[in-house]
Amino acid sequence: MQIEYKQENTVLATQQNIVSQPARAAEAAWQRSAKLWSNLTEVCELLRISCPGATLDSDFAFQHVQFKSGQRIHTIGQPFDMLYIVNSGFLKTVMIDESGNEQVLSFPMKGDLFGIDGIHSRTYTSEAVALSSCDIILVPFKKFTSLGRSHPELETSIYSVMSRELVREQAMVSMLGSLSAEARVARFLVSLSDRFGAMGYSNKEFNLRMTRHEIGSYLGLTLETVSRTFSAFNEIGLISVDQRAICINDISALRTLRRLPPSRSRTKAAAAAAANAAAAAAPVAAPAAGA
Amino acid sequence: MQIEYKQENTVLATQQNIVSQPARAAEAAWQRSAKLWSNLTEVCELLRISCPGATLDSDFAFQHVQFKSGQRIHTIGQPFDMLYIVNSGFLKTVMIDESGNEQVLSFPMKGDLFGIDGIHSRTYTSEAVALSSCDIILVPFKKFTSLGRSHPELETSIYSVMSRELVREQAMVSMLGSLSAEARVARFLVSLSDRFGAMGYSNKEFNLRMTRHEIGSYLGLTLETVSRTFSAFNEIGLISVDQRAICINDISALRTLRRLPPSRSRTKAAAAAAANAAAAAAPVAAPAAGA
DNA sequence: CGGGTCTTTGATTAGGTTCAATAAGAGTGG
DNA sequence: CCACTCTTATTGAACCTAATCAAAGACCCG
Repeated sequence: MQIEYKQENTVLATQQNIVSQPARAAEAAWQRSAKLWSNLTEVCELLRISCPGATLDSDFAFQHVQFKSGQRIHTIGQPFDMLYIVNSGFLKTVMIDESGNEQVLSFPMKGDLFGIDGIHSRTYTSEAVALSSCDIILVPFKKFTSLGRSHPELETSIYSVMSRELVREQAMVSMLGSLSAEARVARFLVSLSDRFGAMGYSNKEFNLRMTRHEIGSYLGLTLETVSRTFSAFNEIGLISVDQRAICINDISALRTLRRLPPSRSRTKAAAAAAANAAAAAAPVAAPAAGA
Repeated sequence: MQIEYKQENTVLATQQNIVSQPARAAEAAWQRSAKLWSNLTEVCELLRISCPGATLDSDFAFQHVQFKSGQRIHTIGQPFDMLYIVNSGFLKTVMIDESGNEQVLSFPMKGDLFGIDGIHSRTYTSEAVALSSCDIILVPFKKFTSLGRSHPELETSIYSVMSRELVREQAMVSMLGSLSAEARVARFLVSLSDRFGAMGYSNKEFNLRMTRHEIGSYLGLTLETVSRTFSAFNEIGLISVDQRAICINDISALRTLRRLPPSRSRTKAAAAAAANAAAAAAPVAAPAAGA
């Protein structure tokens, strides 16, 4: 699969000179078949950053590459030269710690940028693995920063995106440092819900693309704890869960959850919650708990 | 103290036009009294990044500001416009989580850059507090990036430093997600040792500048656990600890420590370690445990 | 259909937190 | 300079959360 990547990469290298001028011609093809190239405007939209007004003079085309589930986009130690943007699909990024265990760092999806960790050491310190079929946009870092030099607004955005990622990691540290297992799992579900919602999908029902083990690694928990916590949330009606299928019933409770009531009182609590939802006169967000 | 900062900041605003040209004049003063300004070359050296060869055309001066222990360099929510570099002294950066608890994110010291988290939201998401008297270099972000535009090597370094910080946070996440309390404390000590060593101080004996509570917050542990772990390390001879004074006796053991032997066997282990250190024919680093 | 991976659930254990009490410093003001 | 207070650090005991070990069921894919 690494070979496949290199082949695609080679395609970029050979075609980019040809395509960068007659990008308009390629554009027509995009509409019909699989989209193989994006311009700077599309890249900026995807990243949700302000886009340089004058795109005309920089019709550089960013190549798309398709990956199948299980394939690696980049590996640890591989020389850095690209950033990557998810156009569609789901991935995980992982580090390998000194004892050989893999630690999940993020679950990139549409609009997310990854590969930033490679800038400093000129070598990726993490690897990115497709969890589904993915359409990934290749962003040659040198080219990106040179575009930034001619488009100050883009430059600002690049710094901004990197800062955003840093803040994300800090929030992660804070969560791992202070929240209970239940709170972590709850936040994780809320975060997924928000992201799916932002992508235009349902923020109430979705399928997990990752295993319990991967979720556990991401949250600093064991897979059993993740599974048990899902079951507990299900039991008290916060969510409905069946294997990978999740339905969020009470997102506001998940948002603020810090600790679950002791299991003795759970049936009581569940009953109360159900009553709450049914009799609901006031509450804004309290859909019934039925799956 | 916030007022004091503002005053200093105003000094920068009014004097920078004057000083940017006759920097040579100011240079003389540096040598004698407290250093109040640094040029780009010094900033780059401090950050351990490659420095643009041609510094001549950019004799912009970066102002220094002094802070006393307990003072805040920036606060959460304050509008972002500066990055900060530690020239001397020790600090902590903290986030406040939703329940109002403070989470320590880092302990910046000489050569460290902080404030990056403010770039994205144009507002700092963390606050930086001096743990000792500090000499801090103000780096106006706009000025810094514009210097980056004319010095490509600097631009690369800015991206590099931001990437380095991201990798640091990822390593932190990995640590919090997978290591035991003892291993975390051990790594923390090793990290301090390495940093003190890199600064030219002893990497064996040093004083902690932060409380057990702050260490615990940083490592995702309670202050009691930190204290107990220090005591345990002391007991088996890995370190000698007396309040804030630390002496590292076996750094290689600390580097690789994953879990301590059960306390029953500790006296035995300590004896063995002592014997090891005393009889040591082979071991490279195993100084006696006397404090 | 069978082998493999993933998930659920139970029983037990252990690591770390919590609560509490004491001690040691650091700073302040008489 | 000493007494007093406040913060910080140490240590113990009980409790509890989440990990570990184990087994069985669900799902997927060849």
